[in-house]
Amino acid sequence: MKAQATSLDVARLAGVSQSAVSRCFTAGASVSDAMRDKVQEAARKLGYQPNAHARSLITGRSRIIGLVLSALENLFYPAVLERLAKRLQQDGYHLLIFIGDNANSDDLVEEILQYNVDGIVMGATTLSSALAQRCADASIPVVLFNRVMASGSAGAVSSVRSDNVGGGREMARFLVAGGHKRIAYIAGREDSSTNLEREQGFREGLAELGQRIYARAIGNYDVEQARQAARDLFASAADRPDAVFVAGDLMAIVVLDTLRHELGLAVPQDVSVVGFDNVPQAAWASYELTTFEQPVQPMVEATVALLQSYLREAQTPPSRNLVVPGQLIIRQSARLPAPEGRQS
Amino acid sequence: MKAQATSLDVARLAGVSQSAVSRCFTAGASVSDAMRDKVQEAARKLGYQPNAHARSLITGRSRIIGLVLSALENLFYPAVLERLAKRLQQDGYHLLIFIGDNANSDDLVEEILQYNVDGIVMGATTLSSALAQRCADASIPVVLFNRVMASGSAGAVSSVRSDNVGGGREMARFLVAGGHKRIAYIAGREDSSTNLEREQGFREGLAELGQRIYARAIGNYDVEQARQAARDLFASAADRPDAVFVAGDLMAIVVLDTLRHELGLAVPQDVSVVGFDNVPQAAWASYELTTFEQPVQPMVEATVALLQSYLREAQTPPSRNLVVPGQLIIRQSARLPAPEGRQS
DNA sequence: AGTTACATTGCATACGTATGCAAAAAAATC
DNA sequence: GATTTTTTTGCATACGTATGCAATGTAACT
Repeated sequence: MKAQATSLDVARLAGVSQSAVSRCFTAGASVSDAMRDKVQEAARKLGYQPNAHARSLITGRSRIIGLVLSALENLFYPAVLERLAKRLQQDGYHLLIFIGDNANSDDLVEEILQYNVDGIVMGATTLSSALAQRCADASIPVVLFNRVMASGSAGAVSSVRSDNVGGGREMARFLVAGGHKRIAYIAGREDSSTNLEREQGFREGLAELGQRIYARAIGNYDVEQARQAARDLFASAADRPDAVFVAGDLMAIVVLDTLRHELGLAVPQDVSVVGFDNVPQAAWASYELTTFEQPVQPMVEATVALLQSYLREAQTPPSRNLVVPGQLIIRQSARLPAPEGRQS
Repeated sequence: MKAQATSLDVARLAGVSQSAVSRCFTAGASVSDAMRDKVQEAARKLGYQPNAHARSLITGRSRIIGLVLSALENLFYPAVLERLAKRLQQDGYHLLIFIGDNANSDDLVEEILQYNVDGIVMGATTLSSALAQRCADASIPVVLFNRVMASGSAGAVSSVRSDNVGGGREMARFLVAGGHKRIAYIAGREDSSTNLEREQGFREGLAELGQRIYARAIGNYDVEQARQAARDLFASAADRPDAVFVAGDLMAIVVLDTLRHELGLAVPQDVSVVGFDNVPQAAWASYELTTFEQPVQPMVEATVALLQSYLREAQTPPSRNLVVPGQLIIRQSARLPAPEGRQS
């Protein structure tokens, strides 16, 4: 029932000043061995832990990073969250979670500012330039995770993303090499940078090989809409696509299930399905989904490195947009290219 | 570049005292309309937001809830995290994330205490009674999510869990009613309360119907170990089980995949597979997993209600262990009971 | 109008810590 | 041993806010 002990309590018990106690808990302060022993002994007895809020008040930094997410349904984000939290924890930082609908993102930043966070990682909704400006004013570094600023980059907003364009292009080459002639695309949210970049790379890749997108539907990164997109694309048996590139793994899995179990198509014999993300479930034996990897750990490391660099420098460094390379993960959900250059 | 405005800045601009500004941002304080208008106008101009840390320092509450997780791999926890965060956000609380290996959980609580959290939700590792005592001393309410205290409940530690015993029992009845004669069990972590309770209920349910567990293996809630458990149980074709209850959906999915794709068995024709949790993936068309639901939203609501009750009362209320009812979700991964009482 | 009740405001202080500065102590140098 | 240099320690203050208390202003009532 006793209240948490303060540095003053420890100081009294150890017979030293409060500042001495403070120094014992501050890295890089000048303390003699004798003093440190005395203080640690007393602190242990009282179960003392320095109060992070008081500390934050005076140092100006909270050792808290705000993480803004929309839905965790995506299956890619739980892994990111876990890795990021664990990584930051190693450096004494912790994640404060903010769930953002697209509606409340304005209020959300106001809330975040209250906590005087040392940085913000945005894994949700595209950041409006007004909000970016707001964070820049408060000189809070912002890292967009898996998305980039629309265009008029107001504040110093950095970003980390995987090579969406390259991945889209590589996927195009892979499908064409597999002998596919009618290649469809199921889009994510039309206004998301991930979808724009993946589709752009995909189109370029197809164009280089003399093809173009044969049919297109919109899944909006949503399970139900993806299912409907699959139905729409594969409704008529006559000239249906022989391959489909889906903008995200979660949607790809739903599409695959719909093709197999609702439309009775064989994958990959009748139609090839490929995705993007390489979520853990893509490796499950029922799917064996060929996909393009977004490497979680490197992306997390890049994010932390960016944050660190901003925390170290006093004045805001220029914003940087990092692209982490990924790789094609070939499994069994798509027909493979013929070995040794023999094209079908 | 300008530093965040303080209440004093707002006070000066509005020509009022600092305390007046404070009152305008404190719910239930006595402020005239004229004053509120003046202050809000000035605050808006300066982009003022009250500093949560300074506020916490003086009120003694941080409006932060610590959430301790181990791995998010479980697929059940991402949904919990999202729902819990969103729900707390409505009441002005936020989640601070701590990732706990089993090793570092002692240090972790020390870290949590630094942030003066208003409550702790433990979704990971069983809480040692030493830690529980530590939190009780600091009068921080602890809610164990999906687990209960080992036995010697030291502090005032509450818990929220689903009806594991009832679910296990119901699953036993369902399988027996389906005409299964050789029913196996794949356990989760042997020392986890979830596994203990589910297995207990399952055993009781079987016993009531004159059966017992035909074969048993340990999956430890781990994907690879679950796969191996499936191999072990179904190695010999002669007297293999005709049904298996797996202690968690993630393991159940792996088991199902292993049976179908590695061992060439048909589910549910050759063998029935049922799980526990009702994770979103259990509904995917490739699995159609029959399982017992852990209702996320009610469990979250119960957790929040518990926390709220502790926050309201000054002295610590007695600890409570809530059990949220779930229900059997019947899909296609297990042979169904014959209709209308005709038993096979 | 006079008295009482109540709502509003400002003053002062406290929350728990870090840190600049000067004093003291210790170590190093001659 | 005396002086300089370095390390260690305590004192005082500041961070930004909430709140008890007294003072002021305003409404209510006889």
